[in-house]
Amino acid sequence: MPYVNAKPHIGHALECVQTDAIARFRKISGDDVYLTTGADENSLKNVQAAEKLGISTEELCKKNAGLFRELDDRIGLSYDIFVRSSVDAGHLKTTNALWDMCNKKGDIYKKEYSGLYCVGCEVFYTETELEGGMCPEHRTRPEVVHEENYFFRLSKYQDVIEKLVESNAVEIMPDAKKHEVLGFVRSGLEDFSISRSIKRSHGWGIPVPGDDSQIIYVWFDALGMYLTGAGFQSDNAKFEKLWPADMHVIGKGVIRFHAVYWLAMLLSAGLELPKSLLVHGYVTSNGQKMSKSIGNIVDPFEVIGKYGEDATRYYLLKEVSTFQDGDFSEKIMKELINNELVGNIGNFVNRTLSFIYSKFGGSIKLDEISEDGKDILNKVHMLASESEECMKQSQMNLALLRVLEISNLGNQYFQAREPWNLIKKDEESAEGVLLVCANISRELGILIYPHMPEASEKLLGYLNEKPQAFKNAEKIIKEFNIGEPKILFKKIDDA
RNA sequence: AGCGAGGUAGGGUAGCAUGGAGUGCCCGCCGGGCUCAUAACCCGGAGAUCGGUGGUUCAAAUCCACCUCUCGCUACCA
Repeated sequence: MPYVNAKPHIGHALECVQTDAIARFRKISGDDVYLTTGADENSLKNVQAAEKLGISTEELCKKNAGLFRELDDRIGLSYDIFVRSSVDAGHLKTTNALWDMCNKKGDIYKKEYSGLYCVGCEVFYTETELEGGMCPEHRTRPEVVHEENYFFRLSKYQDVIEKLVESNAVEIMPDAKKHEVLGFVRSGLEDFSISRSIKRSHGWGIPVPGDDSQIIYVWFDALGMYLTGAGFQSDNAKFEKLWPADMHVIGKGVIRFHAVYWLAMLLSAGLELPKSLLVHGYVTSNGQKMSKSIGNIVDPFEVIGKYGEDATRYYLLKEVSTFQDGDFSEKIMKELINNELVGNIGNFVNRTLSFIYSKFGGSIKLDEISEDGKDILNKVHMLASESEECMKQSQMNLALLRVLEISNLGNQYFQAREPWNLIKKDEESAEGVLLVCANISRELGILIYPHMPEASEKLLGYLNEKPQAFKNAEKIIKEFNIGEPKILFKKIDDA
């Protein structure tokens, strides 16, 4: 769930695509999947961004939330609900309820907070963040500000959280991030402020229940969006069924809030904890960090518009490994499309289907698969089950490597058996070769569904099938009737 | 500084837990083949002291120690 002070960049698309691939994989594997997303709008950053643009905060949020939702749609995110934290009535109920539950537990108390506050940035700085005692942005000396805030007793939950994370009761993937969290927790947890004065927050956000002078800290409210999406306080039957969440997919910059604050808040409120957190990396642009000043922010809409949904998804899933940072460049995008999607996967499928269509009138049928055909199919099945294993571990990049190996095997087989020569003297042998290739194509169609749903549906459609569980890929089909095939992926011509 | 993660051919990446010829994949480069296919595809080749040093072992990219370089995290900032 992104916060929406600016329009989406390619990194947001990464999160969408990773989440969606996992969701789709689980769905076809038979799981009942419910995917929530939305827009985190109650942040002071949004107020500041709106001021800069000279529009109201409401307007900014509406506009940007709309863009994020549009991105979700255009990248093919199969979400079930989109929550907007500043307008959805259900979310207000969630936040108030969550506050009350923590308060009843005695975990919320009032305390004076004093810190070094930069008026320009409107944020508090720690001494380590300052450069020579000055604000790094404005080069001014921050003033010492005292303010009464509500605090949350995070310290109380240090031991519990350490045990939960260590034992994988809440699994944090990858391990490196889990270690980071454990290191942080073990260094000692301090209570943190969960409210801001109404002045400092410009009145934007959700008021503290029973105290209009304070606004709830944005994270306390934003994390609750997971509950809102699951029907908390608004649809008990739904919430019973959906909560706890199986997984939160988050960027590496917000681990602490999810792996520490969020767990503590849920523990305090007496709610169940999410089962896992998947932490992804960031996307760089031509090797550099994306930033406004460099002007190298990659617009996902442009990318999708130019290369299409599937190719964009493929890039983000294959080239960016799930748990690490990755780079985006158009040069690599073109290489991936032309060499892997077009040259490898697309070409194999196309040469298979068009051969069947033009030489066999679209229909092939045999009772037996040849021995060498069985060999190749066995290898393909092996790779397919490896691919499934990778998907179970959310390693989409590795799953796709197996897919490429499969179509590569297919191309080799096609080449070695030369059905275009074979058909001249022994039509049945040629038919046998194509039967094997058609089976491989079908298997490919099933395996690429989580990554490239459009191409998958198209390919399987030619074979009169639909996306389905990976385990069905092993079934060997002895008869195919196909219509006229069209190209799956379009080659990029460099003009 | 402390804690954590990593350094594998020109670029990327897998392998490391359960040591066994540098093994694989994607691209780039060089040479050949083929024509069913989107001038696609297939085969062959060059290219690596697997960050460095030392150790354990019959055997180390893989285990251990030290060194070096890179990158994260060290809170009320999303």
